[in-house]
Amino acid sequence: MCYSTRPVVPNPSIDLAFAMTAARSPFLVAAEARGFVHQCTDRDALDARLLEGPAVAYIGFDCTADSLHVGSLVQIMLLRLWQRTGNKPIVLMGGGTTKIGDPSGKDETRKLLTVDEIERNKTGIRRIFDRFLAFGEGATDATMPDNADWLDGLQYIPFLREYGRHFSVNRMLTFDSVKLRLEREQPLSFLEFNYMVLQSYDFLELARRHNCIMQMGGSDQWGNIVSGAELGRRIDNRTLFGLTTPLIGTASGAKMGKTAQGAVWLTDDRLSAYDYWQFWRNTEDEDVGRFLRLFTELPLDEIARLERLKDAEINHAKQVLATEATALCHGRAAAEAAQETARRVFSEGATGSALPTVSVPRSELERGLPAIELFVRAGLASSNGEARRLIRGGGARLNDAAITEETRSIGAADLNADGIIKLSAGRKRHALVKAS
RNA sequence: GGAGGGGUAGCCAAGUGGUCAACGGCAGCAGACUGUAAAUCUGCCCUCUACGGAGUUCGAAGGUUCGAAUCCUUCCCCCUCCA
Repeated sequence: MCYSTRPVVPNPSIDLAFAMTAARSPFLVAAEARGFVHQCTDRDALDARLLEGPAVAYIGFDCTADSLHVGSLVQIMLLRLWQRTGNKPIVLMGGGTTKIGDPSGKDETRKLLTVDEIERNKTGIRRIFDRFLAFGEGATDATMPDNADWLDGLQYIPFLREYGRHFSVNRMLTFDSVKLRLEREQPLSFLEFNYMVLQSYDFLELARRHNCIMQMGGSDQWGNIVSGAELGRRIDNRTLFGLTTPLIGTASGAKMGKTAQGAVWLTDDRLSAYDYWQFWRNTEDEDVGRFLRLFTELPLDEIARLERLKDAEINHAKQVLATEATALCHGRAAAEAAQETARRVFSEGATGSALPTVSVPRSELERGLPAIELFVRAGLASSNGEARRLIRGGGARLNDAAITEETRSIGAADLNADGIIKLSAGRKRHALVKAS
């Protein structure tokens, strides 16, 4: 499962030689052309199977938070593509496996979540998928089962006897998720060691229950996916496929999905649509084409055209990327509002309605309050000290004029014609203050 | 159970009685340059501050000392090897 959502770095050493025969099934054609495919088990057989008719595939997500961030977006877009090309996607909630914690990509054991927390997280994650997939009972409608349904009731001894014997510890020790921990001398508990066993079992269970033929996920999940496919073959003599997406990082090698405030979340209670738009707007030049293919649904020839833009021109492509990506996640209206706000803020130096706004009681404003405090309240600084340093460094501005004095007080006199005060931290982060 | 090694700020990591709020690197923030990009350079990067300082930090709790991240005691946790 791609339960792990850590930021990742591209690995140029793995070059996919998919040059052999062109895929024919709509899903594989699109997935390969758009850069979703990193590795695939028996790709030609999969292609043939997809040509026969709709198929079922799944990706698993851990419920470790009540939202997901861009680290999971490739997987989400892949499921969406799967559905759009006439197949049935399963979003497997790891309600059961979350009680274990995926060791992949982590040095430390994840803290165990309570059952209540897991339930809350599931609801939050469902909200995201509702935007990207069509759920229902139809042949290609998405469903969202929870592996707690079958994992919770497992009996230890019967499970070991029936399934445990198909797993070789020797082999498990060679998997990256395990190997890394061991090499770095980081603890790996038996509990976590079992994660891949359960994930493999999930695959088998979904194959039996929903005739699921493929599991997809991030490339760090390859080992887990393959071992699930193998389990299906050994026990049920089923042909199961696996497909992984490449690790998505920025061209300059940085991990993706971090901004000033932390992770780039997909829900607007954690990250506003405007900030989400900004995240995409600030994509590196070299990433524009790749991101357009992965994170928007524009036709490939149009992307090719946008990608060819050079120098300042490429900013147009970045705007398209930002608006399209935001539209998928937050709706077209919010995306366009974000774009309009950005245009006004950056091109005209004006304000825009999508900027974060704080209101301050009029009486307090009449009295005047320290600029430092206002920056903290507006969320532009996390402590007084940080606000102070911002001013010292020359990065704090009040209505577009640099604040030079740390002791500067802000009051009603600073309200502009519209009754608003605009605060800025650096060139990009802005907030509005209104009297209430 | 035995022997050895280790737990330092978001991460990695130096420090092993005072000059330590703690070298260095990464990540992050701001400034310059630009194109709201990257790269580069500069500053910041525990909290508070009337900028003179003050307060809390180095797994936890005690203790020694004028003074401890550094020494002692107990406890917790991790790693390696042995049984």
